[in-house]
Amino acid sequence: MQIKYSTSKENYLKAIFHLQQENKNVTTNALAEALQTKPASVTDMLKKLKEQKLLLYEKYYGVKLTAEGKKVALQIIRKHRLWEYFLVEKLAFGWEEVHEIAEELEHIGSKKLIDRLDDFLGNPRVDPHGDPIPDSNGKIEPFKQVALSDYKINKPTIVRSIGNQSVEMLELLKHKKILIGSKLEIKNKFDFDLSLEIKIANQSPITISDQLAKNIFVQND
Amino acid sequence: MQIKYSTSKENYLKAIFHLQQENKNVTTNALAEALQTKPASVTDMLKKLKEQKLLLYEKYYGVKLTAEGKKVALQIIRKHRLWEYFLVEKLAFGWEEVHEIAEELEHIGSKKLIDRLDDFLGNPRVDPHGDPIPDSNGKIEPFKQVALSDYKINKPTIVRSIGNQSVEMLELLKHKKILIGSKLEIKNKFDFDLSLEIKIANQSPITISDQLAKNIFVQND
DNA sequence: AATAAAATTTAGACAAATCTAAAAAATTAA
DNA sequence: TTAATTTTTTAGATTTGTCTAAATTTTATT
Ligand SMILES: [Mn+2]
Ligand SMILES: [Mn+2]
Ligand SMILES: [Mn+2]
Ligand SMILES: [Mn+2]
Repeated sequence: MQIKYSTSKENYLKAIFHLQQENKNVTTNALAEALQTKPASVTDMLKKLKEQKLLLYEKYYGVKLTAEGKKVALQIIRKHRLWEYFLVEKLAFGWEEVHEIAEELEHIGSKKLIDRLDDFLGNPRVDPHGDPIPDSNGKIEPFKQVALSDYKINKPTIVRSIGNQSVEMLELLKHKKILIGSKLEIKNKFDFDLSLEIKIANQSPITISDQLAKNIFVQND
Repeated sequence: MQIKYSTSKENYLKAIFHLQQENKNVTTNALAEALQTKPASVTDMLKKLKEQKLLLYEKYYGVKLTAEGKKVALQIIRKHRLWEYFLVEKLAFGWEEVHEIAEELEHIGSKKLIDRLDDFLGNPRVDPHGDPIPDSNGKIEPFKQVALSDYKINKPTIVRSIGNQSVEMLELLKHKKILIGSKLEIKNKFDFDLSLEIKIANQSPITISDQLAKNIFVQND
């Protein structure tokens, strides 16, 4: 409990956690890509993390977080998302600006700090991109969402989160006034390019590409 | 402008700045003591900082910050004190708890973050310990203060800052209800042990040791 | 001024995290 | 099921920041 790991190790655990969530066997190359480093460096670090029992690792086979490794990852993610919320809600940053700063803030150690921050912010459940914020014990409430590209037509729903969270994507959505919480409805699906005509509450209809629609997740209950 | 220095280098610059302020020639041993490291490590780092033109250093002689070195130090101090203010005023931490956390937060890079934080906090001029907060350009307003032990008798004044800021000291002051901004007056000076009898507004008179009085700084206009 | 003591620097080593180039293993394709 | 390709690991370096022990320089004392 509450051992301090290096920033680098925390980043590895977080990246492994995210890759595990999305799918599949977490490969050395995928980690190198995610962490902007070289495969050889990943192998080195995996050995160290295995040594510390933060993950299971057999060479040439994949890697899997232990309960402890998962716990650490979730604490980092909690911190990341709470700081993002703080930056947007209290310091008026745009949602496309906060990820980079949160990448630094998430490594600040104090547990008391983050719990106080959580209270100060009113215990938000999701971050500015709609991603769930783990509670103090690392628990996340799962929710039912679906990509807008897979959603039914003429059935109002609400934007819940964003897939690709690149700065470019977030700026585009800001421009199109598609925000977390926006109420919208698909009016038309065009088979030629799979583009969608959507209507956001109180706005005129707009067209969005399939690529965009695949990265907008909406409520599906 | 805005090159990123390592946490370690930032800490060296800050420590050198503080020692320079207090007095004298900044020695290798003094730095080792301040940074909780060994003199040999200090020498190593001084060479690197000289290389980067952050300070002037001739071996066996002292060390002195360049304008650039001073600028970096002041930015770190600005961040440290703004974060301390945030922790006390927004997250309800005690003034004895915040230094340690601010030691980490002060190394977060974003300039925009700190300027936004400054505005969010209402551009405070002093931190929770009464120390002045440099502005965005690194300027500090100097002010006229004197140790309570050197202050005149029967002349009301106001507590402005604290010298020794150890956790023990801050806890003692909290216990005695001596805070930044407290209005008080020396009622008696006892020659035997140089202890003082003081009266804080709306409280009964209390006695404080000379050691304590030397570390309480009051307005002197 | 010579000697002793203290402060500072150098030499050599180490841990953490990274890299490049080469070797080994696994996967895919012929 | 070989051969080619891709993935992963190993070997050996490098950088940053630190350390201990020994050498050097400065400062203080006789
Ligand atoms: Mn983020
Ligand atoms: Mn986010
Ligand atoms: Mn402090
Ligand atoms: Mn302070």
